[in-house]
Amino acid sequence: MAKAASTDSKQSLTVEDWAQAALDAMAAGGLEAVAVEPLARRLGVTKGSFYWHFQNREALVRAALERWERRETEEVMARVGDEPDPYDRIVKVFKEANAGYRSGRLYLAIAAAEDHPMVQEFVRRVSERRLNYLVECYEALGFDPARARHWARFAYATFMGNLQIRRDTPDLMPTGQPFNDYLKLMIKTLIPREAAEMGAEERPRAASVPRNGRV
Amino acid sequence: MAKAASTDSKQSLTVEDWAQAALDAMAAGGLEAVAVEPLARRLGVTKGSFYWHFQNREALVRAALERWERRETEEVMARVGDEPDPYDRIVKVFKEANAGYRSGRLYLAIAAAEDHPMVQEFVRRVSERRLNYLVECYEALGFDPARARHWARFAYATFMGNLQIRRDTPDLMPTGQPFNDYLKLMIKTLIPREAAEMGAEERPRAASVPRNGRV
DNA sequence: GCAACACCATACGGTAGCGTACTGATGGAC
DNA sequence: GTCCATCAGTACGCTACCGTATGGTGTTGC
Repeated sequence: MAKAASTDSKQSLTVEDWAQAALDAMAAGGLEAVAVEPLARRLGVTKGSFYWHFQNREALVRAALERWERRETEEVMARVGDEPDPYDRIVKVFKEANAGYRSGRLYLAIAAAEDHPMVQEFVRRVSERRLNYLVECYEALGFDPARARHWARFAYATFMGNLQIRRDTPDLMPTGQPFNDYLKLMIKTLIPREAAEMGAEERPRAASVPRNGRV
Repeated sequence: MAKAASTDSKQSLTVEDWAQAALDAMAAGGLEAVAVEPLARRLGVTKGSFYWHFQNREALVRAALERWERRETEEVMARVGDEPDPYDRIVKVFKEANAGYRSGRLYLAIAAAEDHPMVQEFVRRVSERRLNYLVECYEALGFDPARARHWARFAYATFMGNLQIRRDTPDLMPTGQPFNDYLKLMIKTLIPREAAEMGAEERPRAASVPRNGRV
């Protein structure tokens, strides 16, 4: 029997196991839910185990946030980074963000702990990285830096807000075809075709890649 | 040393005083920060006072949320509802939302308590009302109901996301003239002039009111 | 002046979680 | 088999907060 079954009982917990459990708890109940004894109960052990792996609760929170940042950066970014066309990159990011609800929910839960200085640092880095990625996409579309940053922030704000709506008031978010229409509207609006909207229209739009119309 | 009440030392606390203090605590530290004993200390009294006014902590939370909903509806809505032109109404809402940071911060703090069923209910009502208000504005601009709802949700998501950005990563939000440019871009994008964008362009745009260009 | 009420203080028991000290079990090196 | 590092269990003290019981004080009606 292999040892790596996530749910199956391994005979020894690792730091990563605790960190993942902490992230799960965060997604479910915020930073306050990252409590040593409840987590130990959930993992089927006692505090004695925890305090062998970590110095204290803060160390667990740090480990969880590091795991979060690593996954957020490596997985999400790398999964969409191979798209050659910047237009399709933005579209892909947007769709990922609106489909993969789990990751967004975790972000909201973490960001809600605004007072915690360490959390604040991680959130700042992750957000900055995501926004800069979008800025680069818009610049690749031909926008000058200032306008690219405005459009990127605009788009980022929009899908953050969509996350919020979906979490707080799922009834207000459409499903099925209306949702596709909604997505299409946002994409069409947030990625204007007229590149920089001020000269620079000689640019060939970089789109030798066909734009597949599935929305 | 005075009694350190919020404004001036009254000699008797009211239910509304407690509710306001609870809202302040929420804005600062989320729902978890609404704790009886810390609040009592902050108001310069002891628990004995609290449990005379309220049955328990839940009753305080309910009172605070009721106060929040009432203010959110009556004040915010009524402050912008006298604007005759729907275009300017949306602009006004958008500017209010991006300027009045305090109210938005409170919303984010309250909405973060997604697990609490009572909070969920209040958040749902407030969000629904705000979105419906925007929907009506877009319909007044000539959009058919489906498109109006999409545009309204789009705009609502955007300024919710702007709130989130401003709270989590204030460095990513511009100030001064760049912020005005950003706001102008969003307003121009989120309130398309071509009314319903599909026929219905014979409508006179309802704008006999002059559009003041201060952005 | 004094009873009745409104409002608050004090004291208590209970629970949940943090962190520490110490003991116990288990598996691999030799 | 023995030893030692690794990992986990048990027990304890500490703090923060909830809720209750009960007594105290200022104000008001009369």
